[in-house]
Amino acid sequence: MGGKAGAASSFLTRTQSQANHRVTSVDVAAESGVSQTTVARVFSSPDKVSPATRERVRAVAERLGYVPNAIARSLKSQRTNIVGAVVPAYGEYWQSVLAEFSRQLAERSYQLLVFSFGTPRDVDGALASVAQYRLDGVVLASATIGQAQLVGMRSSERPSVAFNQPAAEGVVPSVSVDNEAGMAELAEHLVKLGIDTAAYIGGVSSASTDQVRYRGAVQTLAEHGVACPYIEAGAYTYDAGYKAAAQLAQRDRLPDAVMVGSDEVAFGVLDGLANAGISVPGDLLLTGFDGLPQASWAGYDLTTLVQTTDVLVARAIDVLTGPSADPQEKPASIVVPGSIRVGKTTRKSSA
Amino acid sequence: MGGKAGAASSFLTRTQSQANHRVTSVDVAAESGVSQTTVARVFSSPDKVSPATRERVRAVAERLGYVPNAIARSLKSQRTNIVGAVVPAYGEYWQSVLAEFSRQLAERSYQLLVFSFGTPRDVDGALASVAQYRLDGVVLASATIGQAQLVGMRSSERPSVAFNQPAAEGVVPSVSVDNEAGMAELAEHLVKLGIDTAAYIGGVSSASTDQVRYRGAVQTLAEHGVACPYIEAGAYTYDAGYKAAAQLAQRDRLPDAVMVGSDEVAFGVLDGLANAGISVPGDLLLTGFDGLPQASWAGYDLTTLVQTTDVLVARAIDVLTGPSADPQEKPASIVVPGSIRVGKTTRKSSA
DNA sequence: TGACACAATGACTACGTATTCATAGTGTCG
DNA sequence: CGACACTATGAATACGTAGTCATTGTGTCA
Repeated sequence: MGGKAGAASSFLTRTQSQANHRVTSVDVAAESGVSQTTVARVFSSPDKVSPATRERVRAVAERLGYVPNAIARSLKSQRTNIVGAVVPAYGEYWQSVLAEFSRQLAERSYQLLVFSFGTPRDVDGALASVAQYRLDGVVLASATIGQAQLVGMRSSERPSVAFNQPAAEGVVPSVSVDNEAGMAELAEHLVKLGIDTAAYIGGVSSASTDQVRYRGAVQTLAEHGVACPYIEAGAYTYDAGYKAAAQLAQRDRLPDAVMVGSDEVAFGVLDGLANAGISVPGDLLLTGFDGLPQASWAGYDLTTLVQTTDVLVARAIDVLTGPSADPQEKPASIVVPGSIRVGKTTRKSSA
Repeated sequence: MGGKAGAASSFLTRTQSQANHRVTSVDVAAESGVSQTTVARVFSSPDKVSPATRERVRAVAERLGYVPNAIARSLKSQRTNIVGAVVPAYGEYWQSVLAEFSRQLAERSYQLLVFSFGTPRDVDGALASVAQYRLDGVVLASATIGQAQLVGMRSSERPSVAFNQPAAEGVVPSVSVDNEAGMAELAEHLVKLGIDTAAYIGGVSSASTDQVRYRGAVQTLAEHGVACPYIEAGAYTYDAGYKAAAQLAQRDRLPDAVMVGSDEVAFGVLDGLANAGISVPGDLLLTGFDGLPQASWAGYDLTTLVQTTDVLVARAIDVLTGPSADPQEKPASIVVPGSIRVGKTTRKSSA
């Protein structure tokens, strides 16, 4: 006692300051007359410290305003308690996915570190950035992450999971909704309603989700003799949908049904059609995909395929936190079924 | 050469593995025949290293699959390059704010660490958690963070900013839209349309944003002799709005206008009214607040006060990254004006 | 009573980097 | 040519914690 640490801690005691300066476990140790090791134990494995010491150290820590430093802990323990997510910066769907991850991770006392990217070009930067933090897991959420980039992630030793990214299946552990079956189910639904012609409006044709969803639609419809040309909106946005609808409206002959690859685009299509004087479901039927909250709002009441996002996210977290699979083995591809929601956009006026 | 590090690095060389095991700057140093200091410089201040050495080290680093460890960097440099955000886990508005933060922070090469909480009770846990990471800044986003908790943040040495939280003004640096003036502007708009009676539907009456917004409405309306009782929806959700509308519809006499404290609730009110056979703007006028993207979607086309979220977020980031103010001084309270958006919900059928 | 299991604690070190401070080399100027 | 400024580099150390190992004390059992 009386050494350097002792002097510093007595100063802190005098001022009663909360965060006077960097208060470390060493300061607390000196002040409470125990070793730094014991202080560390009080906060990481309290049951290994006698109740008396534990309470005394806790009291001193509170008085000095000591807060354990997670950075140092992470460095030493090689665990960050943080999961990273590489996601597009725009889009209702991704926002809702992010929110769900944030909620579920918080429940398991993990934190979420967001690496968002504006354009597909920025993905590399985000991935480089993500590699620097030694995260406990990484979620790759976006259909625009390239194959090569995925391969790079596989070799990384930190667990990662591709979220709703069909192109990643077999390359990286992945969790997706059953895109193809879901769209097929919507197509069946339309066929039963007796459509003869259809069209599909996708967001970006190079996105793997788009391709798989379109396949689900076109195959099922073909089985019933219904053609279904592909129209590219150009982006996964309301505006893109609105414009696509305007173009569609100028055609000589409207299809009986329009299947849209995502809800957000579908909302735009719906409003764009209305603006062009085309009534849904009167003049044509419309379906979406994703099951955004707004789809069930009475104003839109869209027929769509509802992704059980909570389940998808839970599975993804399982993959990240579960035992890391044998690196030799083929990575797991988990596919979760969606459920169809029938709204007024495919309900003939009679109903 | 030939030492322990040398042996390890030659092993790595042989296998050409990307992430064989923890490759550190020491390994790279040994392999390229320079000191660890130089390797560190190559990645943090490249201009202090001669071009020849720089390239050689870079080449070796790439071959060994070296990636700088951000955790260690943070520990040493006392900077994390991460901004934390304490936000509610639910709500369209907060999701959009979070997305905007994520975008703008990414532009400045910061990362966003999300601490979301489900109920106000969980705020303490989130704040405790946030304190452990020595973040470069913290955004406190939610009207339900208590005064005591805010005071605790002020004493912390890390810069923090309260986002859209009138109760925090003067206690913690804060950035808000001009809630009162915005709602007043909406009220003026309604008065000009000639309303005689009104009602206000808030989310949660204890939220400071709600109180300030209501004040803006009630004062302005009172000046023109229009009464405006407060109705509490109970939550900032679509469903809460829908139910509030149902109750409102059962009244003997409807008000000429309903002002809603947030867009998400307003959408619910709109649909709830429609469901009860009340037409907007035919039977009554309706306004929202926030300016969510959906407000400008043709399906709703809501009159609302648009928060310039991008500006608000930019100001908040300025506060965090700017020079830390004198702790003695009163913390800055930045107020950003919003702009009114007139939609069909206050447009008399003639227009 | 001695041997032994076990609980409580402390000294020491490693995690991987950035930041001093010191040193060797290189060119410039009077 | 000696003094000086400047660049390029390295040795040593600190950031704050957790894990390993060793040490002490206490109770139990033969």
